[in-house]
Amino acid sequence: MHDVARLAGVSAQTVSRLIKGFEGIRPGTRERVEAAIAELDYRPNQAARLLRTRKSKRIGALAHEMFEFGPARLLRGAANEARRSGYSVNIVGVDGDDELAIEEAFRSFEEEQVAGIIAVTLTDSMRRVVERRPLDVPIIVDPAETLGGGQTISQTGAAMAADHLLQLGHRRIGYLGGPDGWLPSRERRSQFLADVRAGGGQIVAEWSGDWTPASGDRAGGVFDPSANITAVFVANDAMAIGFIHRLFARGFDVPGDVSVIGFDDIAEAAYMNPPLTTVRPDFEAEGRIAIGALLAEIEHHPRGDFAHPGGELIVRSSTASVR
Amino acid sequence: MHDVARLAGVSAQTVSRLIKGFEGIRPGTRERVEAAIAELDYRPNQAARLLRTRKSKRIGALAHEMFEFGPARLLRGAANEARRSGYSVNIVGVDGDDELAIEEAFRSFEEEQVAGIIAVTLTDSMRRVVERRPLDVPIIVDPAETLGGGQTISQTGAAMAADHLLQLGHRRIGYLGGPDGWLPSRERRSQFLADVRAGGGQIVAEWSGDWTPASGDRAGGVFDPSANITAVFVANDAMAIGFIHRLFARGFDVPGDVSVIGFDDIAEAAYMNPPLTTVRPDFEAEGRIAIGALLAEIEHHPRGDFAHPGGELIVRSSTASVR
DNA sequence: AAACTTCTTGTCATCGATAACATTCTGCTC
DNA sequence: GAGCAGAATGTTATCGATGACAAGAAGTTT
Repeated sequence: MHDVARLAGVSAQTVSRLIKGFEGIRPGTRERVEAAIAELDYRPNQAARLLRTRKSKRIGALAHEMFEFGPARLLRGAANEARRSGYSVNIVGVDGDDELAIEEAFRSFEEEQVAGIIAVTLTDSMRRVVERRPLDVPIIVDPAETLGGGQTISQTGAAMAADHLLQLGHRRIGYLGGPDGWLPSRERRSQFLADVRAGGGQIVAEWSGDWTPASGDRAGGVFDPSANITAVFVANDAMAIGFIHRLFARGFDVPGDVSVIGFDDIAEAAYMNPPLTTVRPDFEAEGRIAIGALLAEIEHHPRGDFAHPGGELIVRSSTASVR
Repeated sequence: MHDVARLAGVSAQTVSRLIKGFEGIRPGTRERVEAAIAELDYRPNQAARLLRTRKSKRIGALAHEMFEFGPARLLRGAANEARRSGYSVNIVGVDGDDELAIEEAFRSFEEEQVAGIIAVTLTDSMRRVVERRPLDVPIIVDPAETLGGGQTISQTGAAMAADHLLQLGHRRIGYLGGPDGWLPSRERRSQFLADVRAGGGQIVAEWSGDWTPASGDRAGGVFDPSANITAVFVANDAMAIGFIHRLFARGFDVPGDVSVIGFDDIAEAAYMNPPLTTVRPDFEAEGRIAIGALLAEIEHHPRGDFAHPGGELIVRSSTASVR
């Protein structure tokens, strides 16, 4: 910075002011300084700035299972949104229920003096670890909480699934969910169950898996035909794929004997046999919204409108009207 | 730090020395300082340290399509390995051929004064952008380059696929690859082609897609039965799924009419119909190895052994002996 | 016990930016 | 053109760690 100042014939302070966008600089001076900056390809030293101001433009993202379908997209949306506002996002992935890794992540966020933290906490246990941590920066523990009381994408999506099955005339319906300890899993379940009942249907069977196709396959193994289930909502496409696979192996037809609707719309869904009817939630939007809320808090400006991430029902061939 | 020093009755320098692991500190002093650190829950200020030393413990990872199957696992392996050595990894995702985003990523790495950079450059165009950038920190442009002349996972995997098909008696073989501009795509192709030929087979047809199931489906549409192809190696499972889907739609049987082997072993592969024979490459190991090489360069200690990431052939039911 | 080596600890300046305060310069009024 | 408000710029001290050097303490040798 001093080199720039010397070259432009001004003091370092003037350079500093220009950099952070101070208005009151005479045009002539401004030009000289800008020329000097360009000339020397000067780049401010973040460390020095951080040391002095204690304000960074970095956000820490604690991401549970960051490479899973939903979280990955949410993170992408979040990172892009943050970047648009001049913040960078430091993603720390945590797999499984590794409390130590979480503690470590927070420690590193603290040391890096992030301006805020977004924790993509999918499970209760993880959420507990995060919540009992005293912190001096804004934090968003669950992106869904930033929706201002609106519906989460899990809820909107589950509602779409329920509506779709009811419209097709299904009344005896099953639900294959994720693990109980997972928030999205519970949200999808309660919304779906409520809507099915409100629409005059009943939940005849429930199973739960661990989001993997293998667990969907296992659920398909305990599927009981004598219960006369005509449709099943599976909480993600991966399990739906395993579920359908086992149903076929056991001689059932989808959607002939039972309709199946998934959740996520993974790229492969359209190329299953039968092509999978599913819900395509806008995870990226949820990430964007969460970061928007976090930045509002960091910069103390009021939240704008509460946007709501949407979702889309993708009707393919794994669901059909009830006979 | 000064508070700690005062509390322990020593100078700040002594505290500093203790922190960075300096040996020559009398046990009594050491104890007092450690007690003071614990007492005050003291955490060194990274910014100050970075300002003074210009050495950070952070690695920048420029990740192209970071949420794709391979890159995601590679990054996970890299991040874990880095963490084991006390480094944190700052992942910046770049999607598509966004040169601007790459430039921006490097800029931010520079500003953060990362100790090294690992660029997961999958495409040639991206690689060119990265390579023409002058840099003053160690960088690994392509993880595969750290293998010390050994085979990449793409090559080992392709070799396994070729071997498998040849062993089953196939001689008239097709190849469905990724985009030409992608390095892994070319590696898989050239290795596969070479091995097939060396084994007495011939490549009767070639198609290429963009890694998506949709593109696999399109390739399946132009599959020409008159060429008497009995087996096809598809460069990733997603395309394989689309490919098989279309073959079925056109009335061909897999593996009855044509065997198909994929690459990646995505979770869904086992639950396809038929369950997909595929190659399971160890992407995480590749990430670990790359970081190992990078750290060696950063810390100027000699590279250890060149480990080689392995792969595994997963034989399921989409391949069969030639009739 | 003096002289000397080695080990431990302390002092001071510095990294690059900025907050707070001080000063100089402009443009205006009368 | 003197006086003055307000704008533009400069000075100084500081954030928290550490490198280089200095000094004091402990141990060794003769």
